[in-house]
Parts: sequence; C-alpha cells; structure tokens
Amino acid sequence: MVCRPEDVGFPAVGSGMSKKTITINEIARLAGVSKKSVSRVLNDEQGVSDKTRAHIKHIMQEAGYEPDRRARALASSRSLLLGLAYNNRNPSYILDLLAGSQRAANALGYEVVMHQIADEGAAADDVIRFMRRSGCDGLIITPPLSESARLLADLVSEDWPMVRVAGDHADFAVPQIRYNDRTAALSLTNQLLKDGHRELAFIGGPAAAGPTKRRLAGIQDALTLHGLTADDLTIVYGDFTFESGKQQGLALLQGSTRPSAIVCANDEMAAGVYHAAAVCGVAIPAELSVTGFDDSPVASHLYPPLTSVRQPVQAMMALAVQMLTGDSKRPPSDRIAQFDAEVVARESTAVPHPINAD
Amino acid sequence: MVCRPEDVGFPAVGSGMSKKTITINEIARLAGVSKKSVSRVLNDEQGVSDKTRAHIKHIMQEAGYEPDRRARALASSRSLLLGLAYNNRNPSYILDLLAGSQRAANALGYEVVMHQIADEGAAADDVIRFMRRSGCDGLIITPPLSESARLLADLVSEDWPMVRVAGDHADFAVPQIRYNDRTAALSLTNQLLKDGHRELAFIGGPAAAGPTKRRLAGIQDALTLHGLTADDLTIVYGDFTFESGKQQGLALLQGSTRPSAIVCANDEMAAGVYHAAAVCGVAIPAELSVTGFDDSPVASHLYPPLTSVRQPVQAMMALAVQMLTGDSKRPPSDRIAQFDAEVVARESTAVPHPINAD
DNA sequence: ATTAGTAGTGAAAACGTTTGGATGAGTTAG
DNA sequence: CTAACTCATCCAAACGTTTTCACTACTAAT
Repeated sequence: MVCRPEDVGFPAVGSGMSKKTITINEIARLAGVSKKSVSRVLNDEQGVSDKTRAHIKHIMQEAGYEPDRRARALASSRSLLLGLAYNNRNPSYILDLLAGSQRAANALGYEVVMHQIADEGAAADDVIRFMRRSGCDGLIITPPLSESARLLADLVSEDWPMVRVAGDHADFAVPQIRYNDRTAALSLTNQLLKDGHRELAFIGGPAAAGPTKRRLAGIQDALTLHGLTADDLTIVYGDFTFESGKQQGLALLQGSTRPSAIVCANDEMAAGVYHAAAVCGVAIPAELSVTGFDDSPVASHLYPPLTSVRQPVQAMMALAVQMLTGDSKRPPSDRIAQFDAEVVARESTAVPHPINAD
Repeated sequence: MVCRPEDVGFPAVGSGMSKKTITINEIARLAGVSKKSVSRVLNDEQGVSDKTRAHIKHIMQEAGYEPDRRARALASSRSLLLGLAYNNRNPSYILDLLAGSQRAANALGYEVVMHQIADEGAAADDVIRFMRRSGCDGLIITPPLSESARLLADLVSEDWPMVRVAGDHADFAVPQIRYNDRTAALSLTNQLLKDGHRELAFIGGPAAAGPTKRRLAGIQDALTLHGLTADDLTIVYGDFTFESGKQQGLALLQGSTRPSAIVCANDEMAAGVYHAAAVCGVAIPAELSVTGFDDSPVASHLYPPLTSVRQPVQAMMALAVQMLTGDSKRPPSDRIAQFDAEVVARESTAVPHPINAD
C-alpha cells in the first residue's frame, strides 16, 4: 500500500466532525443539576448529597467526560504542572528522578516539566524565568543543584512551593528529602574492614560538597567501630567526574603506600579508578577493591561489576510530589525527610591479596 | 542562625501583597490601545503598524509583562505543551533529545513534557492516555519507539501532530527526522579498511531493527568500495545491550577466525566487547580495533576511549519542534528530513597488529 | 469626486472551568 | 407557627487570553 504525501501529511483538523467536546455544562444538563454541583464532584468537595454525587459520577462516566485541563488551570489559577530543575550530570539518575516524580504526579493529575540549568552561576535567574514562563505550581530541585547555597538563598523568597532532593544546608527554608548515605557508607566500609582491608582510601567529590562530607563521615564511623583512627584512611578529593577519579586513582596506585581498597564518592570516579588500575596493571578485585555510589548503569557495565549504593528514588520522589501538591497546611516535621539507602554488592570487592598470599 | 520550622514552612501565599499581576488589559491601558492590538503583538500577527508595535513592545518590556500561559491555552485551545515519548534505554541520549527539543520549544513559548513508556506492547494506549490527560499539542516519538510499527499503526489515526526521531518504516504517515547513519557507517568502515583491517566483524542490534540494517548497509557499502565482498564481514546480532555485546564479543574473540576490528551498532555493545576483550586478554586497540555508535558518555569513559558516531541532536530536535508547532500548512517534502552524522575518532582503533609484526 | 479595496484598530463574545453569594428546602428551637 | 439555621443547589461573575467581526481612515483606481 502506497501512501501519497499529500493525503497523509499532518492530521486533518476536522477529521472527526461529529466528536463534539462535552463540557461540564453538558454533564450538568444531562444530570439535571447545576455546573457547580458537577464541579464539586470533580474536586471531591462536600456539599453534594451522596445520591446526587453518585448520579453525577455515573453520568460523567457514561459520557466519557474528561474535564478540560486548560479551563481548570485558568479558573483555579493552578497549572497542574510541576517543575523539575536539574543539572546535566548523571543522566540515568535524572531520568530515575523523573520517572519517580512522574508516577506520583500523574496519579494526582499533574504533569512534570523538566528544566535544565546550563550555567550554575546564574541558576536562580534561570529557574525564576522558567517558573514564570511555565507557570508550574511547584518546583523540585535535584542534586547537585539542591546543594547550591547560592541558588537556594536566591530562591527562598519566591512564591511557589519547593522541595529539594538530597540537598544539604539545613539553614535554608526549603524542605528537603534525603537518603541516609552516611549510614550506607558505614555499612559499605564495614564490609571492607570485615574482609580484612586495612589500607583504605577515599576519593571524594569536592571537599565542601554535602555528599562528600556525609559519605566520608560514614567511612570514619566504620573505622571508629573497628577501633581504627583517621590515620588509617587516605583521603583525596576529585570533582565527581570520570577524569578526576582517574587522576586520583593513578596518584593513589602509584604512591608509596598503595591502598587495598578505594571507596569512591560516586560511580563515575570509580570508573576512573578502573581506568587507572588498567593503566597500572592492578587487578580488580584481586589486588584492589573498589566501591562506588549511586548505582548508575555504569556500575553494572564496568568489569568487574561495581559494588555501589542505591537510593530509594521512587519513594523519595513520591514524597516530594506529595509535599508540593498537598494542601499547604502541613506539619513542620515534613521539612526534612530521610530514607534509607541500600548497598548493592557486586564483584568489585574481595578479600585483600596479602591475606591469601601469606 | 537557627530557623524554626514554623516560621519557614511553605511560602506564605500572601507574602507579597503589593505584587499585583499585570494583565494584557493593563498593558493595553498603559499603551493606550486595545487588548486586541497587544494580543497581535504577542502573537506576531500582522495588522499593527510598526510604530504602534514598537510602542506596545516597549511598554510590555517596561512593565515586565509575561502573558498568562493558562489563559492563552484556554482561549486558543492549545496547551502550549509538547509531549516527548521515550523508552528508558540510553538515558544520556534521551536527555540530549530533551535538551534539544526544550531549547527550541521554549523559544516558541512551549514546554516539553516527557512520558516514559513502560510496556512497549501497550505503548499506543499508554501514549493516547498521556496525550488526553496532558493535553499536549503535539508528540515527539523517540527511538526505539519510533521504530515500532505497531505503535505507529495505532497512533496514526490520532488527531494530534506527531514527529518521530530516527525512525524507519517509511510506510507510516508520521513524518520522520533522521540522520544518515548509513553514510556514517561507511566512512567509519572506510577508515578501518584504509588502516589495513581485513578481518571485520559487525555486532548489530536485532536484525530487523532499522539502525542495524542501515549501519550494516553502510559497512557493506565500504566493503564494496574497497573491492571486498560480503564474505569478508562476519555478522552477528545482539540486542543493543551491554550483555549482548559481551556475549557476541566473546563468541567472536574465541572463534576460529578472530576479527581484527569489530564495528558495534551502539556504544553499549562496544562496552560489552571491551569486557569480552578483557576476559580474553586481547588488547585494544593493539590487537583489536573497536567502534561504537551514538557517542554516549560511556564512549569517552571506556579505556581506551571509544571511536563512535555522533548525531546532530540539537538540529534534529529543533526541526521536530518546528514541524510540530508550525502552522499546519506545510510542504509534504518535510515528511522525511535527513541530517548528516559525524564520526568521532578516538583511541579504540589502530593499524592492525600483524602488519607491524610482519 | 466617487468608489472599491486595504491596513490598522477596537468592542464584545467566546473558551470551560472555579468561586462567591444568593436562593430555596428542610430542620430545629423558641 | 415563626424565626433562625443548615444544607444542597444554582446563577452569575470571574480568570486572562484569543477570536470574530465591525468599524475607521487611508490609498488607488475610475
């Protein structure tokens, strides 16, 4: 069957002439009530007798009525849109956040609109313009933006509800939803220590970054637990990129005291360490154990697959959406919510070499 | 500075009493013209003298006026929203598509709403529900969904404008925007042949998939160009996943005639081949050249960095948005648009081993 | 000078919902 | 039996645009 361009171009606008849009008026007429009553049913308001309510619902169902999103938006001055501001790092994580928030938002009749921040320096203006333009009813701020003190300071005076995911800086009045990466780092390190590792190194992101600090703290918690001191841990800092992981990995592996295990603050840097290990001819995990954070796809694609930490994205985003869309009378205790993370053990860690060799 | 929860909860709704929203009425009053004229300027319609237009624009600028998206949507019965349907594979590519479409869409006053298809089997229903719910004005279908004959067949009768990115199946009446991966595969292979490789292998996605067929065709074009035949190419098929690349890579490397170069239909599978090479102790690129497709981040993170093919995402999405939002009177020639792709040469390819050894 | 055509402008009517105040029907207290 | 009150319902007015159509003033052709 050949189709000629001219008869199949863009869909003919008037293709379904008979399909007249059914409005709330129509429903009201059919049900023999006023628009207002139908509106009440739509919005689950009280003031309608159970009998009438059931009747109206039945009529709506029968007519296949779907309230007009645009009209609702205008009249109620809500857009039924939620914004999600993000930075470009770690695409799979961003998409996870999106999927999680969408699932929750859609269930409540909302849609999620994403907005990429190109220049972190001018992030606040960028976000404000976006929110004004899109008319979103609320904003989700994802890491690493949610860590940016400057952005939050500039945004805190704005009118719309906000939530930040995995952000630190408790001194800003933006509610936050976090997961317990400190505890996760603790149990991760704990396993390494149990395996017999004593020469540990940590490659952090920037020293001032929240995730770096929290994950480092967790490692130190584990050291303390095993009666070790801060001296037993070599600490270096990267910037969460593959390249920085590679550089610091090389430095560590070529240094005087080579660690038997390297804990990285994210998977990208762990990938960099893999690269460094390949260059130095160091076998993972036989001669070097490596762990990451975030459980991004790269973690399973590295060889050998990387032990990492997975955060409960679905649950976190569901709560974020709920906080944004819920009625504004909300208990203050919601301002910080914390979830537990899960260590995903793979084949990048093993009992250290010397123990077997002895 | 300590902040108590009760005084910083959600932003007080009435915090800025003085900030009265400025409407089109206000602008009209200030400019001394009617609403209609302001509307004309907003929508770049003709019928306003240049002088008046400039004056109105100036007033709008001065007042910091931003037209209300909701009201526009209701009155014009457009939502000013564009949908982007996607599958979860290759997150970085999806975000690239998003960034590209957003850039173009925002410039035209549109926002982009993403929708993930969970179950490819029920994709059509899923998309239809999404479009009805969100009220998007148009839909962008991304690969691999844009290759799904079933989805397109079910969607083609719908009312909204659609565009598919990088999809095949010319027999469906949905306009498509592609890039020339066949030519890219040709020049990629051409370089390998020039380097002296004669034992070539190709790891495709599913044999029936459009990208597989086109990229394979490009390789064969190159073989023909160098006077070689189909027998000089070993062809195996995976499914675009890391795992399948690894399996097929192992099979190829452990087989009787080991190829000196493997062309993979995407980067994920190339990563799998790296894995296989590591397992077999085959050095890249000294003993084996490898190439990928898509230029995803993994391409630069592999060791050694992977030669790949980059498609002009920005330009493609800009066109997609333009096609969706433009007035419906459009030349039929727009139904298929093709862009050129770019080979990104990195360190995963080299002159084959035996030539140096001879 | 008259007429036809056209570019610029404006008043008013949609668009489909929510919202506030008014109306009417029951119910209870005096 | 009336007054006060509650509850369900309804009418009309927003909400801030676009759209339709009518009008004016100007130019060009007769």
